[in-house]
Amino acid sequence: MPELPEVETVRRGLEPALAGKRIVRVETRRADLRFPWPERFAARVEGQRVERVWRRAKYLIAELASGESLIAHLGMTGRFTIVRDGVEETPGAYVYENGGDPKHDHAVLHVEDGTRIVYNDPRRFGFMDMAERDGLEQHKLIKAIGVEPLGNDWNAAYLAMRSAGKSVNLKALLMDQRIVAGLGNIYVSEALHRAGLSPNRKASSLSDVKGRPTARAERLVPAVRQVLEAAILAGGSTLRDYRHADGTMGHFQNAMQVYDRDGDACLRAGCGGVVRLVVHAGRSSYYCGRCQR
DNA sequence: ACTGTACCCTGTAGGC
DNA sequence: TGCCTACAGGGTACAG
Repeated sequence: MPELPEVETVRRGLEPALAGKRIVRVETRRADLRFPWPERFAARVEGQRVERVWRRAKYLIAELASGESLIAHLGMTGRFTIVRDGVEETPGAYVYENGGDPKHDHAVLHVEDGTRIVYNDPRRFGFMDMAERDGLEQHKLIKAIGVEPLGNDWNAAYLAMRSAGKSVNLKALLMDQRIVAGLGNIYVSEALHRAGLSPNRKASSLSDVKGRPTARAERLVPAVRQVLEAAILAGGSTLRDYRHADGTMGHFQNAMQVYDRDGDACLRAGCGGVVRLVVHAGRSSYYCGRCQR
């Protein structure tokens, strides 16, 4: 579910609910998510004040006063929801006015002001870990991740350097978190459409024989940034499970140009092409065969 | 080193 | 209605 715009939107929702506040109690309602909970998880979080909530790639990171950080990945269906209502019928199981989904409420962070941060994840591809803040960039989950696409390190020279000589296609290149952080299946398709590049094109065509960026690389870099910025402004894309931390939906799905539109007309002005579906590595890619080359 | 596939898990949509 | 299959926004472990 969540790619960079969704995770960033969740972060922006969680920050005011957590920053400067103390987590007084941690409940875990099963033994694991994708991985077991961090060792002594509750003891390391309970009583800690949250100093800030930030994001690296698709990871949410809450810095605690202890010097440790709580790292969370939402996988495909993970949700953090700020809950102020609800009745606790049995320990850790809440019934909400809207019905809720207690079956998949796997962890609850109780904040000192009485709010609860509920982690819900039906497929349990998400996970959490704890790490020392000072060594975070060397943490096993973080250290190999590529540049943030909204920062200055994401530029045509970098893209040319990292794609030179690679035979993988552009879909796989942009999906690779070691190259650029935070893109997933939706936004790769959207960025390639915006750049006018086929997902089937070889990554090596982003640089010339001297390793300098081609015009394609110069188009792709801002296309990625613009798609992500527009999606953040829209609060992400809600196709199925994804919600903001306050439970509301994103609406970038209404602005998508190609994703899940196979067989429909290309929306680029004057193009007249038809959106196609191709499967790369078991994941669907959508592109216009006319304006993406 | 690189590349592609299978798999983790649950829910849901669509075909029959 | 029910059963079955395929697929879903992610990442990793392997095989070749």
